[in-house]
Amino acid sequence: MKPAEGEYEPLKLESDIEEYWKENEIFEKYLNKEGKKWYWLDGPPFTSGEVHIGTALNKVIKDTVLRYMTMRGYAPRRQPGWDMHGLPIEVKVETELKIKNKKDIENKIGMDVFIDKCKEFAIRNMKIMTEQFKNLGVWLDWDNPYMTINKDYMEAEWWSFKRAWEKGLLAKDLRVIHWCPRCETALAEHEIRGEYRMVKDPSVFVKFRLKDKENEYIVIWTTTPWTLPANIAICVHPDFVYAKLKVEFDGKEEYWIMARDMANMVLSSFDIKFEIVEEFEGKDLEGLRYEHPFLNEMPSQRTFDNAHIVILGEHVTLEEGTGCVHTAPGHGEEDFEVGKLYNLPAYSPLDSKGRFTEGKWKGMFVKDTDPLIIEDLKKKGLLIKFVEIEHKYPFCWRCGSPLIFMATEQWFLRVSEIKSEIIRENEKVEWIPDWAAKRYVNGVENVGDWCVSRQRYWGVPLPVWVCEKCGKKTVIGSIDELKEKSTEEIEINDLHRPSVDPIELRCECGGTMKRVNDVLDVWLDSGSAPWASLGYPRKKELFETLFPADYVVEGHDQITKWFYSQQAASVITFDTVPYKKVQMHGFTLDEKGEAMHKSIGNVIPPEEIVNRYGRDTFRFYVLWAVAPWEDIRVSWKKIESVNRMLKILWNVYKFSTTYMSLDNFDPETKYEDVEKYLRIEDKWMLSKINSLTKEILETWETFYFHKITRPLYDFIVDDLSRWYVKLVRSRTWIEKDDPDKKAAYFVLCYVLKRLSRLMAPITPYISEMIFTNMENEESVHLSEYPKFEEFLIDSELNELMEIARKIVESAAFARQKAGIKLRWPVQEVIIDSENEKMEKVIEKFRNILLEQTNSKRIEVKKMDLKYKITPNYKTIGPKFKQDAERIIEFLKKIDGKVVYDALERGDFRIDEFTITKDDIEFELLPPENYEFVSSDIGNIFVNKVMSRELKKEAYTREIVRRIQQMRKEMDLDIEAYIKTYIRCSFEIDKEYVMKETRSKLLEFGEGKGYYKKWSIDSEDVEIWIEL
RNA sequence: GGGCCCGUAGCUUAGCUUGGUUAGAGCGCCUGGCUGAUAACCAGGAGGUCCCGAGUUCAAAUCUCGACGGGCCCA
Repeated sequence: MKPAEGEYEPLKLESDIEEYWKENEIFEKYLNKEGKKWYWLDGPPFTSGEVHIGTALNKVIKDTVLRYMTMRGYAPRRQPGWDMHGLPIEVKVETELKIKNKKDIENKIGMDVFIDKCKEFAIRNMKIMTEQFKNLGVWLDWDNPYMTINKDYMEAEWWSFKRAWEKGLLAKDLRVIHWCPRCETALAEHEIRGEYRMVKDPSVFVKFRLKDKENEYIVIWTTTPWTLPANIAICVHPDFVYAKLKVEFDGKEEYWIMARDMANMVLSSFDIKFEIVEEFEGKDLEGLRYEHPFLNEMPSQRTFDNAHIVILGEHVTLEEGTGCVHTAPGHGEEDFEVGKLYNLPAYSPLDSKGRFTEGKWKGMFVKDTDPLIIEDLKKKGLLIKFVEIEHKYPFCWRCGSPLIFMATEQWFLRVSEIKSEIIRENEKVEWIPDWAAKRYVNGVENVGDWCVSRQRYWGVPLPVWVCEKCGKKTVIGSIDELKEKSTEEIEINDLHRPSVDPIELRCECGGTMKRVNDVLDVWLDSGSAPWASLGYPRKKELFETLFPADYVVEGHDQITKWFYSQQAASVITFDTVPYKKVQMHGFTLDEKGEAMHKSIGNVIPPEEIVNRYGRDTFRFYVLWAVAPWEDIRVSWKKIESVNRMLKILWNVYKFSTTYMSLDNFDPETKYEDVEKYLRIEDKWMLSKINSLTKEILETWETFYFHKITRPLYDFIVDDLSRWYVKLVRSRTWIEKDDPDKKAAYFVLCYVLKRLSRLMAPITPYISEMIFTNMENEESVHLSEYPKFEEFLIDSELNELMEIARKIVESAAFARQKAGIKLRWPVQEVIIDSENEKMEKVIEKFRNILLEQTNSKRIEVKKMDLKYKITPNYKTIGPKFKQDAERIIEFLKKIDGKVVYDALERGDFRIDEFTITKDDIEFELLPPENYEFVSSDIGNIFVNKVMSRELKKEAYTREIVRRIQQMRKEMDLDIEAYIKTYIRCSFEIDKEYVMKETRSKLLEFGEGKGYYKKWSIDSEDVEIWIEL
């Protein structure tokens, strides 16, 4: 065992340990360690090229769990995963290639070049991120990750997709989705999130003339006038109250229908006078027909049979508008849904660039037609009001164009059909914390069908081929199947576009089948990970032994994302859930609780924390700051306090190893060797560390990491450093081979060894340092997680020590009140306590208490307190008037305790006068010569009398302290001997001073050497120190 | 609009499952003390509407209901 040197320098320590691991191939041994099977599945991070603090937290949790499981005798699967497809990479590559629209990819660059670039980019980012994770001490099998862009992986996804087809769960359907007219693709929900901006848009109120009524109109409102040409219906809420209004408009009298409550709000603000002539419920309006305003401009509108009617819908609100909602099923989600119920056409006369394909505005971009349409409405006399409003509108996060809602044909997994199966299967899953399950089920209940097609390039090609002649569809589930059905001999090295695009299949009808151009949603990539990462179905073995995963852990936003996409894909494919235990973790926010954004400038990169405080601090911090599922507000102060805790651990370690090496202590020393020399505090420490071990072992079962790190923190700082080391310090100074000292060494060694194992999964570096120095094994990460030793746990002892510590605290307070510093010994400390354990505490801890309170005697006994009465003139005066003076006089004379006891029981009577608690304030006074404090364990008294002997001792210690201070200032070796000269006016214990300060000579009078003048108790003291 | 989580000192938080002492820490501030492992530490002080309002109960930070504020997810 070597003595630890220097201060805690995490970066140096960590690089030394890295070096040690490399030299001894510890990481390789760790990966290859045998053990029970345990399947952890990595939620694949997207290869953005940057590990931010949240991703770092995520991997630290995983690494900690895996290290723990390894120490518990498992050989967990440690495969990292990477999510490498998707639009964000396409965008980055587009920027790199300086291309501006989708057509350029095919026309200017060439799809094959584009795809190569995407692949290159994703792999480059993966490598960067791998290094960043390694730098956090994350030990995963980095050389063998699963990648969603690998051929086998993509093939597995095809296979799953085919399962959906076989089960009849795949459908092509018309849906309204967010569409970017510039990128010419559908955007997924999660791509829209957070991409709303405030914009100015027209807000128009329009009246539609009711059919068969000369002078009646229904009033609608919209902020997208360009959707009016595609209007098909008007929707009202069945239960709201609507009204027919008589209005004067443009000098004419006419009748309008709208929600009653909105009439007031809206029309009044437009200064339109009206009068309610009739009221009815929304449901009474169903089926009313109106005349579409643009029948001439949009010829198709004349061809619809089932259109231009009033329908009912629950989604109608009275927050804005008129309560009569303009409905264009081709351009609004709710419109589409409600339109389906009424079998309305999803009329959407736009091309992929957002231009009208027919009618008066043919070829124009829709947003540009807004003013023209408003102008036309005005001409027709149908425009009631046009203003501009500011509202939120979604934009394309890639190119910044406003998005439009558009009905398009997309491919869907019909998840709504298997919802109940998913929810039923989910019963098998253990959610941590358990409320996450509720949230999950709620999410599933509300989920719609899963749109899996994207009109893009960088993704798994949709394996659907359609016959050009008969329209028959087929889904390909493997490369072999594709080869077999292909019209030509083909070689397949890659499944990406464009290589699969030209492959044609022969249809039963004799026609040619061509692939649908789309790619799959990336959520299906990661959703297939539970089996695709194992190489299934191409390779069977791993899957058969491991599936389903034992454990997955991700941020709580994944409840309705990855946790869901896996379950949905797995239930489709295997009719069962893909994992057994699933845990959430929180987000990392800034100090104010706001999400970190580059634009706000509040981002804290994990390297910044690591470079300042080291990996161990970072890891411990994120597992300690909050419960795992709660968001962490990253706080430098908190990080510093974790760093300080590790520094304290280091100092205990340094202190221990310094003295142990000096004395050649054998770290292999057994409990039996020292058993009979163990002091009570040693037994207490052994009891505490074993209690801690027990607690931690139980907590690991729950994966509540904060309930592991917090007790560790408190133990190190409070029990070990502040108390135990303080108690044993004097024993390490004994300068001989003493069994008492050896016992203390044993305990320190035992505790440090134990801590190194307990903490190894969390702080792998400092743990390894301590472990390899004190244990005769190669690495803590190849060792076993400790078990607790029941016979060393003594919970009564733990409890008694708590009381003893409280006595020391209270005595310190009493001293402070008495103005006696701790360096000055006191005659006695007396405890007046009802606590039945007190006698036992004194008996067991007498020496500790004497030493820590610096007193000559300690005992438990009854002490009388004086109750000093202070009459409250403010209440007594008005109450007793002319008698008040007399009562106060009386109260001053009487024994306070009598009054106090009486008031405790009720009121206190003096003749005919009744004194209440309000009338008197008590002050508790100790007996003469004592100071005292009151605490929850009783009253603690300190004797204030300073005898000549005590004074001598006090001055002696004052002198020793000064000499020690001077030694330190001279930067002397701890072992160095000195000559000391003192000039002072008081008596001191010469022998004691010499012994404590390693003075081989002590003379009184003027001397030479390092000189300092001190003031002790207002007396001048001069000290010289010479080597 | 729906589901879930959170709300305790200036800040960060424990306690809430299972109601019961004077709501406990850390950071920061102030006063005093201690120190040859420790740029560490100890004692004290100041600082609390346990977000608000009802209810249950002998008793509510804790359980129930309802508001309010924040977050996440879904519409």
